[in-house]
Amino acid sequence: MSAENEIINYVRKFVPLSDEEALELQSAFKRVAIRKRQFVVQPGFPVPYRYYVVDGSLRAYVVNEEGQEHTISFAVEDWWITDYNGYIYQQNATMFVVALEDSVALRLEFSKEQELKARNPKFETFFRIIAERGLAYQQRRVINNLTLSAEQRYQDFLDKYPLIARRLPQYALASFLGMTTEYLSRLRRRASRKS
Amino acid sequence: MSAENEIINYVRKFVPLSDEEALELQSAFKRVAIRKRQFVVQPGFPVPYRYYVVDGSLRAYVVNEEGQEHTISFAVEDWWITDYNGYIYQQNATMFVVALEDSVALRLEFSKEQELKARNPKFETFFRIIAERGLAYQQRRVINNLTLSAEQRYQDFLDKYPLIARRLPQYALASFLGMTTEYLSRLRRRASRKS
DNA sequence: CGTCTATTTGAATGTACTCAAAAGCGGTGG
DNA sequence: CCACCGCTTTTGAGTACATTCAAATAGACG
Repeated sequence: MSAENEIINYVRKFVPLSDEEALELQSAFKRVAIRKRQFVVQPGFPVPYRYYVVDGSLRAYVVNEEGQEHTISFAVEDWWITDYNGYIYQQNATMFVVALEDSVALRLEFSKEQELKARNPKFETFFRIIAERGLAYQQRRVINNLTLSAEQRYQDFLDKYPLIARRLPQYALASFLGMTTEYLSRLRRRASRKS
Repeated sequence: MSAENEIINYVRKFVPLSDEEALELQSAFKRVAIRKRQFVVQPGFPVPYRYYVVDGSLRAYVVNEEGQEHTISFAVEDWWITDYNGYIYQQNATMFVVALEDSVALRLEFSKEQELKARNPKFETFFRIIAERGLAYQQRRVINNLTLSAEQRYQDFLDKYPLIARRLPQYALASFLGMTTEYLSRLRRRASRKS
């Protein structure tokens, strides 16, 4: 895959694009480098962009009144990330989005996204499909949170994303799974003693 | 509002429709009466429809291995409901969807929805918007589940949906909020003693 | 009414958290 | 290349929020 057209290949998985359309799509994105620990979204600020990760990893999280961090989503290669609520309603963010590693992403500005959708129904279709899939994914996550114990949630994540589980810092994974980092540490020890 | 064009008014909140388009939309739906305790979706069966509730209320829930029920979503007037994962991927359901009261809904068949979207980008836009909003909503729910205690989740629901909270059976609300019906009963008693 | 379903209450229990301290790890500069 | 610093993970002890199970009570429906 050429370094420059990841997003084209990605979108073509969902809708067919002519070469001209592919170019139009491509030019709506801006390639950005994001250093480890750099923030691209912060609470109280507007959310002008969504990000498609080409390389590296990012993490979205909220901080509650007690100062506890809760991971809302991760993004590695081929995934999208932003404060979704802030982005689609064009309101100020309530989340942080930060790079876990030095990363490269394609940044799409909200107004550019609107233009794409207005100019060509194929792009409208594309964004509809990824929103639908995102919704289905979030719903599966809600189901997991409601029906599984902490240990089962961890196992489930391991089964589905073994590579990602090894790449993420434990505190980030723990708070994504809805438990403390101390507790995940204990779960891991128990699991390793068994096997 | 005429009894027959709820869906038109609803869709027009998001995209403008000519009278002709409104008619086209309308005719894609089938009006159905659903009796209390009647199921419209069951695990292991296909999910050919999504439902827009005109009157009454429905509940989507899963049952885990231990036999516990967990409410995934409710729908009252003006809300949509189905097994979303089963519907968009056209796979067999994993949820039940059942009427909590005698209800009336507008039923949209998957293939009809595809036709609507293919024929007119406005419909594509509409479904994109409701998927985006659904996604944002699910994400807020995940955040609530991760950051709030059982009592706070209940209070939050009360603040946002006071009318719905009074309409729902307690067991359904409790399992939606991620707690047992016994515990919600105790929370309510505590709350009433204070005030 | 009588039956079935839903809610309440009590007592015991467990899963997961809090707080504190120690140990491990990684990057940076002298 | 080693020493140090900050960040992350581990471990221990005590605790709490919420569950489980059982039984009683209340409410809805035919």
